[in-house]
Amino acid sequence: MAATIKDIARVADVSTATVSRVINNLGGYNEETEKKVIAVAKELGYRKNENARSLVQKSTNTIGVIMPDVATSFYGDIIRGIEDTSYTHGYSVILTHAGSHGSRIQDCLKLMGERRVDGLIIVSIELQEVAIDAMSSLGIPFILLSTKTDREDVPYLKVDDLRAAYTAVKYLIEHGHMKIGMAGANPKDPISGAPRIDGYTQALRDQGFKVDLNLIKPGDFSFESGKQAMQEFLEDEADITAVFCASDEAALGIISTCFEHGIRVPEELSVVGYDNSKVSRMSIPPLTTVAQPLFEMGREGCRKLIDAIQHRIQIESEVIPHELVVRKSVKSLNAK
Amino acid sequence: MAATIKDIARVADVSTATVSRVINNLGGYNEETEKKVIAVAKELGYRKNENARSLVQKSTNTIGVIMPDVATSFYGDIIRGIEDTSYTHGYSVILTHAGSHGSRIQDCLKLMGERRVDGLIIVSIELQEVAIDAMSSLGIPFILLSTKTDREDVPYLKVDDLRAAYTAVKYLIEHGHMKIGMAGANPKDPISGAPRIDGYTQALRDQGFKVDLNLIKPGDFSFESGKQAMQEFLEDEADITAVFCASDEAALGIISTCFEHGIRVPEELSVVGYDNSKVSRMSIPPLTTVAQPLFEMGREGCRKLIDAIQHRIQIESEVIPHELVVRKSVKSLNAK
DNA sequence: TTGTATGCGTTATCAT
DNA sequence: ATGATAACGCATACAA
Repeated sequence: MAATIKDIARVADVSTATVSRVINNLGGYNEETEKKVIAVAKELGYRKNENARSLVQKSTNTIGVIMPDVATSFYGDIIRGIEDTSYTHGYSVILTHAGSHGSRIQDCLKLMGERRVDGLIIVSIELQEVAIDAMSSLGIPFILLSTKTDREDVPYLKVDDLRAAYTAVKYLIEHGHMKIGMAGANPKDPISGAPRIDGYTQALRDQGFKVDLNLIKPGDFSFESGKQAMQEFLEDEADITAVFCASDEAALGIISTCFEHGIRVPEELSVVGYDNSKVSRMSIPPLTTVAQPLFEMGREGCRKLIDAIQHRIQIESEVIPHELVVRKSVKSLNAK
Repeated sequence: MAATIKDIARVADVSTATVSRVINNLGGYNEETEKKVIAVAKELGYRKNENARSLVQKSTNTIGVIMPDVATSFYGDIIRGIEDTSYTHGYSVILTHAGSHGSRIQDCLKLMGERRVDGLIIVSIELQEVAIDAMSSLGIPFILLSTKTDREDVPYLKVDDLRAAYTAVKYLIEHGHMKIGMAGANPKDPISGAPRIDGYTQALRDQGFKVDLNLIKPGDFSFESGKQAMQEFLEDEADITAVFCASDEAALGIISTCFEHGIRVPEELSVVGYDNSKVSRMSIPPLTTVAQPLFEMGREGCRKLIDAIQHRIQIESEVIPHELVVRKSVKSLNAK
């Protein structure tokens, strides 16, 4: 159906080799033939076939992205960064969802292998040993975004969740808070749960406070788990003045429950979130929160990957800086 | 590097044809050879090359998705639906961003053409005539999601924004509201701006109310435009009792400004949003809003597309039902 | 049941 | 400057 270089060659009365040269402007032909070929190509509505090209060049100019299939703006921002740099470097992105807990990861890797992607980006998925092996066996560069593994040979790009949590809690302490709760983190999540809890406890200890385990309400980062946590604080009659949350959504859950009980934020309770998601700007009050540079992470991760693809170099893992975005959900208890 | 069917054929001492048959289990070989081939394939770590296959079969089992590059959960939900059905039907998705206003659409189409995708999904982009022509000239099925064009030959899947807005405003009227404002819609947006404004005005007129143009505050669907709108209502000293917003974010903007001015929602002002985005559950109070079934839209649109690809049938446009999700941001003014 | 041979659309090597 | 031709990895029509 679609025109091929053979068709062009026939009509323009040149060889396919020449057509190919012109189309990829490799030089080595006179202006006349160039014009003729280009004209014929346009006339026939020629579109080059990337797949055929891939076959002979043994590279697809394609990168694969595997992420959990939860639809938050979190992933939207990262993928925007990825797609952006892919595009400017002439790469296409193939996207697959690996299930909310990465259950379909093996299928995804198989697919990416069969599609012969030139490189692979894994976002926010906790990788098992078998998955890492499967990934390595593809023989292509890869990088993890916003997740990591124990293995040295798996490069990643992420913020230091422990430090980030530490920063947030330290901020609360510096503003005079002494009884601080923690909500929304799943302690069994070794990537973004446990480290944030550790950051919380370390910050407290470093400032000379004791850690009260009853003040740590585990959860799954959701709005509901935030609501639940606040309920429990209320039932415990915990006399906390602040809560550090492992996600913005959990923080909104805290605020929501406070609202229902007539507890004012931040006058009676200060709240710090995590993610700097879109909602954090829109909440009442606007949320002070830990920001990860998601778009930049996608962009930088993709840039590193493409660099590795093109220059066959090893990707270095990198811990990227977080930031505390101060809005209006924390009250200072310090005397002036 | 990677093993090919030739390698398998050599090692297993059969022809490449037989290997191909076994791998695609086409039958017509005895159990023994089958076992041998499979064993050798596994031994060599064979992965089939989809690109080579595409070349001879003239189909890539790939669908292209083009969307604006704004990162909201809106797009996340749709793409989740798309990826989900693609996956179960054995298709991969190639994703590109066309710029926030679809400025890069031509590039995207070219890319999709060169990748020889089997079908195309355009999400939320207002298509110009040239783009439609370019798309048509690819000679593959396509469908628009959450957008449409005037042309009969371009199938789409979307909710009827006018009816949806109508429903929302009618709901307010039924709850006794007589002075109702409108905020956040861009009247120059023929897809989701103007129709929502029209739905608002029609609902008012049908219930015998006059339309006061001063009560329509245009915007760009953003949080900020919602805040801005509420500021203006305040400055106008408009004695409205309710506001219909063209987006949830705009609705949150309204609520936010109300909060700053000590106006209680819904006691003093009722608010209805549009999108049923994640924030609508988490706002204070939880937002009554118009829901589009995004995940289902993605799923259904993709299903239709694959159907069209496989059976060479024409895709029928479809208006999908919206729904009013009632939460707690509207107060009834009716006497009991 | 199995093998041979050809072609898919392109690039690349080697001539000319 | 240009052309023949052989790959690339696979599927398939035809033959055996």
